[in-house]
Amino acid sequence: MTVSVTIDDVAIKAGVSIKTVSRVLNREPNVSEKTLAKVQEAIKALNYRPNNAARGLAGRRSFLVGLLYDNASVNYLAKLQTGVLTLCEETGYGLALCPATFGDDGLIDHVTMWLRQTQVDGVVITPPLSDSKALLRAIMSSNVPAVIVSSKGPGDMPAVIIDEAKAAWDMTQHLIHAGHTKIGFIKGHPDHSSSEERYRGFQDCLIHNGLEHNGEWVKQGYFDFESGVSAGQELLSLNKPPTAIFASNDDMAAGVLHVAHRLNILIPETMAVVGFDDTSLSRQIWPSLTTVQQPIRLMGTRALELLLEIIAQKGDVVVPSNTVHQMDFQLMVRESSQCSN
Amino acid sequence: MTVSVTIDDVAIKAGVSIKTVSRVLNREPNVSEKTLAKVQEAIKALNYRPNNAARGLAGRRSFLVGLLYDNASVNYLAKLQTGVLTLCEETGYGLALCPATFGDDGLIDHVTMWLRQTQVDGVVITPPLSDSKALLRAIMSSNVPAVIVSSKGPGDMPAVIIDEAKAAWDMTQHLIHAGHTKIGFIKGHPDHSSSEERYRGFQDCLIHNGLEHNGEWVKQGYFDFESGVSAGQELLSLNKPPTAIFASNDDMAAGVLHVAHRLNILIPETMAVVGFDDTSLSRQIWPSLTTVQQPIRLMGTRALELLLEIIAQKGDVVVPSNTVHQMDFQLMVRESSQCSN
DNA sequence: GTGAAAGCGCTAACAC
DNA sequence: GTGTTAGCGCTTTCAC
Repeated sequence: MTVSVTIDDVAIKAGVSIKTVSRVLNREPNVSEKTLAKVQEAIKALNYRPNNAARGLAGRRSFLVGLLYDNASVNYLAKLQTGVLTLCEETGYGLALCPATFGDDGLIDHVTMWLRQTQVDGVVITPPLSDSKALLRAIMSSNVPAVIVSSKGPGDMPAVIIDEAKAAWDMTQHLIHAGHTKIGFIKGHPDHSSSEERYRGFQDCLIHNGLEHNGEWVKQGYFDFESGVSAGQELLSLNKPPTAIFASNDDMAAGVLHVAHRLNILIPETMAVVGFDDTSLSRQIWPSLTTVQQPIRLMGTRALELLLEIIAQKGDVVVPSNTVHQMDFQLMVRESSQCSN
Repeated sequence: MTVSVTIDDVAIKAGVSIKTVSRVLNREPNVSEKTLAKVQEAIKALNYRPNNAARGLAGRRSFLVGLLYDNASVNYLAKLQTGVLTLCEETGYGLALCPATFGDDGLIDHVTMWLRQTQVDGVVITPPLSDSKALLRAIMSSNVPAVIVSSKGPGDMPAVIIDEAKAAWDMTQHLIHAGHTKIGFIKGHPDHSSSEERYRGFQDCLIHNGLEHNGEWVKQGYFDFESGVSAGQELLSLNKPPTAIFASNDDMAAGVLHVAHRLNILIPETMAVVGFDDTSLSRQIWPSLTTVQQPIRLMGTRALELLLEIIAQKGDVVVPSNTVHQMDFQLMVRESSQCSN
């Protein structure tokens, strides 16, 4: 690396002390308009970038935020990561990735070590990791600020979510409007709290509409394609199969479509299939899938925004951190649920 | 952050100077077996982790490697990223992500600024960014070690690749073995060097087998689903359509399947369709897709391995850097190309 | 083979 | 409002 511009160079050029430059860098108060301008000019003229290592060492912070995730859904994660990175770039924070495995025995040790190793200033936690109370407790007691995405957690950390139950309700209502009365449901992974939420919304809507709630039509899935195939097979081989299937995510819905094709069942003419997540898959399979769109990218950005606020406050006042930020979802109606009348 | 163990604590515990601890940390020579053991013991006993910020500041390195990418293919990137992270974890390096846009005017400035800002010790460059000679030149002149993945680049940087032409050849041969003589081809994005490579392999194989090379059967695509749909539509509406279509990647192959379904063309009975990449999509669409599997994860790990070697050598000897590391691919034969006899 | 001293580039605490 | 002085926890240089 070439010898680079330091804070001293800027201070000399601007005719002030390095402390004043530091104040400008950190947007601290107590800098007059005039000196502020002088310093900013010098920074620009020299094309100065502060050295993060030095800043971190002196200020005991790393300018790094972490993203904790379980490699479950690639599409979900890619969008979230993009959203987080957008703000990272603006704020000059770096993003440190921490892949982990939900069921793992060593999960907590792994994450704790990682927190110490990377010295991140805060973390964004994604499901299903956010559903491990033990993990959340460990993170809280390690005193690292954290924000949860797509899950409410135990309620003592800020979270960015959509109303999953409401989304599932709306989707169910969509199917009922289309004339369906016999609706099957494939649940998500039991470890994810959103699985319950989605199921609850579905159930409540059935009850609200006075529809039969047939236990045979509800199958356990695990959010992956294969479990969608299995559940689909079971549902389609029933004596009295449903005329519509609501899978708790797109991957499982794709599994149902796969089975339907193999059995020569026409979608949507003979049976409607809908999913949840609006992954790219939902547009690329045939027929294209009716699904629920979450603003995942935005949720990532919003989560980091909250996290940075907490980090900034840290040390100052008490942090009011158990707030839940709810974002809007959108029903994407496509071919797989077109009205069959 | 709680007050943590420093190198001084370790030195005291082990009864040596901090310099000796430092030597152990950096695997420097000139440490006797005995002191080495003592120090390692102290490190373990105190559960000591060196502070990266301090290491970076003193040693003018960041312990960060960068991943430059264009957000094109999510599946590809996720695998590569995982592969890179695997080694990151082992070596204690952090991964810094740099999303960029290939066609962008500001690309070079963006990346150059990012390199200065993050102060990464090296970068892994993925396609299509690796196909921009101007960008590679800028990176080289900024003196940051770099390794290219999935593209040979201009030849003056080390690269990790598969033999794409050979893979395309093998795939074409597979179709010919299955009895096809009229084979359509959908090219990849013209900016990606692998597009040419794959096309070349296809062409060469046709010639080798003395088959007709019909220009009508070759369409330009852009590696995305939509371009696969367009190209598929054109190919299927020809008076004399091909009996097999080789799409340069899975997303485009999915587009062809989509069109075929809409036109009630049976796959593979009436027409075979094959792709390239072995994305999860290839297993989830119907029928499942014959495709080429690259060891993307491994390629990521290997790329970082090479990069770290260069970083370690840096400053020492001259770096022999224009080496090409070729990995194995694998033909994944699935339903979409099953022999129709 | 090992250690002492200096300093990497910045921020914290305090003085003015 | 602004500057001065100490470090942050390491690696470097050079002495032994």
